[in-house]
Amino acid sequence: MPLSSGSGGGPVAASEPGRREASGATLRDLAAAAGVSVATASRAFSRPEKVDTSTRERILRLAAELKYVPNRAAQALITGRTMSLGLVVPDLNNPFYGGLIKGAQDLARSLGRSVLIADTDEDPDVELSIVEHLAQRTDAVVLCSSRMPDADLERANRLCPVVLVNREHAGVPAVTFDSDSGVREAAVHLRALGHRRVGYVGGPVLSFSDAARSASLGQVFPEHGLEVVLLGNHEPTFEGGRRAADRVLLADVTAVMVYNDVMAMGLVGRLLGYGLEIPRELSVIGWDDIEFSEMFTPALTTIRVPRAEAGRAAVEYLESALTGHPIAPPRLETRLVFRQTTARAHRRRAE
Amino acid sequence: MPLSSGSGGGPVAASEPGRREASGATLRDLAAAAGVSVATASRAFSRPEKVDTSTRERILRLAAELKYVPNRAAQALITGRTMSLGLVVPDLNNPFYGGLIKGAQDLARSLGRSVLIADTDEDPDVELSIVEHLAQRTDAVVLCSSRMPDADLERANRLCPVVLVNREHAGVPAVTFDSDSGVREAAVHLRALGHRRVGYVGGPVLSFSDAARSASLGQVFPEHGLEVVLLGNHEPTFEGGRRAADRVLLADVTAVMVYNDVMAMGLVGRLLGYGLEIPRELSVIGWDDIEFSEMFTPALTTIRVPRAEAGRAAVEYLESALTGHPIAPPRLETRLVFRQTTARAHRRRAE
DNA sequence: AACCCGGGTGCAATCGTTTGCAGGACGTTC
DNA sequence: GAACGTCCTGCAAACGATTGCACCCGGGTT
Repeated sequence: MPLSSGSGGGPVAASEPGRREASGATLRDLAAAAGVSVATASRAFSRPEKVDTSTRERILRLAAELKYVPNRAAQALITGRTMSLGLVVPDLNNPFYGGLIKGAQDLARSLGRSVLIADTDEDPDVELSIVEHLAQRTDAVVLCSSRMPDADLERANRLCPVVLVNREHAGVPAVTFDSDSGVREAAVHLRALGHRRVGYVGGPVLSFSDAARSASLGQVFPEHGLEVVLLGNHEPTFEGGRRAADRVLLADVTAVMVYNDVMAMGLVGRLLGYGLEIPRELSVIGWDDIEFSEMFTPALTTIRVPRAEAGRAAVEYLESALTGHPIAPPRLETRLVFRQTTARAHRRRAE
Repeated sequence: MPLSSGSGGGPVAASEPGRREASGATLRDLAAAAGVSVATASRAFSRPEKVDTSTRERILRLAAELKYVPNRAAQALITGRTMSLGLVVPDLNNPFYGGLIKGAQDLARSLGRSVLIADTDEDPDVELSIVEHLAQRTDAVVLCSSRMPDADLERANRLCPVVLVNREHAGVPAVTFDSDSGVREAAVHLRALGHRRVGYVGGPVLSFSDAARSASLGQVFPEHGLEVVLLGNHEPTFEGGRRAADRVLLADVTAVMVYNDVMAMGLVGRLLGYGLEIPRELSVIGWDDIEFSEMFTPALTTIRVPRAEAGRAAVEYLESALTGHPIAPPRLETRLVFRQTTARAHRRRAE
């Protein structure tokens, strides 16, 4: 039975009756039980070296007995740190972010931090208000694939420590993906298979990733003797991929790179429906390597971007920044994952 | 420039220099600016009707001007409520939970609450410790597809208000899925297509869902003149589905129900590889209706379980419980979604 | 004219920690 | 033997809100 208030004589509030067992012993109870002051009890946890070994052990033992757990709100109030991090993603339904969150959450947990998630529903206009909300209850936030206008981004960055993932902006730390590494592997692969002209089925016009990916393609492919032909911008969805099918058919290419895996699946599905043979008549390379890419038939050749790794790196950076010794957030390599949608280049039978 | 401390004479701590703009004006600053006491300033927000209209308006205007935002930790400390909710899922990579979280998050946000996510990595043993962690920083938690032992569950339930999703236990409120409704539709569908014997490719032995689903099948199918033959328990993964393929081939059935969509895809993929024609030679019905089911080729006929709805319902219940007027958590209907893996029953060509 | 009622306001205690400062006990050093 | 560290410990002041209680002041009742 946890004491409600130690020894002192002050006016004691009647202890609430129906409370859950959670709100149990306080530091004061613990201190009283151990016969020390709250200060000492507190230090037994936060500055163990400053309290005598035997006293400390007694306190710790009693703490376990009384099931003492520190009150987070009180700690937060005085220290100004909540020990939680915010994480903003465009769409929780998108498996890409699931992996990212998982990575972030993993590391955060082992650092004693919790992660607050927020979903913007793909709406750039609510992002800032979400960050404002988060800034009140977390120490720092990671912004994934943010589409905030630059001005908002700067404002967010002033609100609380922030790290970007998959987006860049001068003056704001960012974990980024190095498209070039994966694209280079794709180039070698495609070239080895005899392809010369390859299409790019782009994503949303304003998307940072699309810009990065198409830029990388435009730069690296030619260096490998590959000509790239742009096949428009499309919605980054399954349906978007399907709708790109006709455009792809019309283009005189033997292979296509696609903005992301989901689109690639839509595209391949529709093309298969047309009676095209894939990969014999057309090689397709997706992007992201989401879980389902290998469950798809034919399994998707794709460029893997290490999302769990990115989540981890983001909180790692934040942690370092919070403790005053910021490390540089990494630029993560991407890699080609070879599966079943790429093969030797062939002329298509008919146009 | 926000005042650092109002008028009074007490010893004033030097204001920290390098703070972010976030930690701005306090209630005291606001009160001073408005020429009222902190009590009144506080009430202008929490009990607007108790303060004179003109005073209130002045305070609110000033609050906006000074960019006053209440300190969450201080509120939490005194009120005992954190205004956040915990949400525990087995695997963030599983798209099923993404949708669920999204639903929960949506509603929570509009109630002014944040959501803390935790991933158990499919490990039932860490669940309790995760709940303990969460109980310290949230007002209540929702447990999705929990595999905790009953004893742990009861302990969690004593720790803080809890609601289960997709799991039941006496005395613990739960949002559940009504398998029968979807299964009934499946029965009618299959029967109409001329099937008589249908297999069930089960999930993990200890899984609550598997128990519910197979029970539902065993009950409802016979009522519709359908014989169900159990085809073992399998890992709920793509690979698990693939491995079930031989067993399915051997069974003398014209249709199978599969524990979940991911497995169904594995199964179909492998069977297609064997040269089987689906759905002509075998009808397949999955479960969950995850996003990818319709992207799969052939698109999966499946039983949809409303996951966003479930997330929403869970936080709705929690909110009601927290305000002292608990509603009954709902049992949500499931529905058959017809796509391309079901067709009229045929004899298979060879055995 | 005395009384009551109630809306609007302020006082001050309180939530549970952390932490700067001061003090006591002891051992060292000159 | 006095002065001085070094350890350990306790006091008490924060942190920023909420809220029970008391108070003031005007208008309506009797």
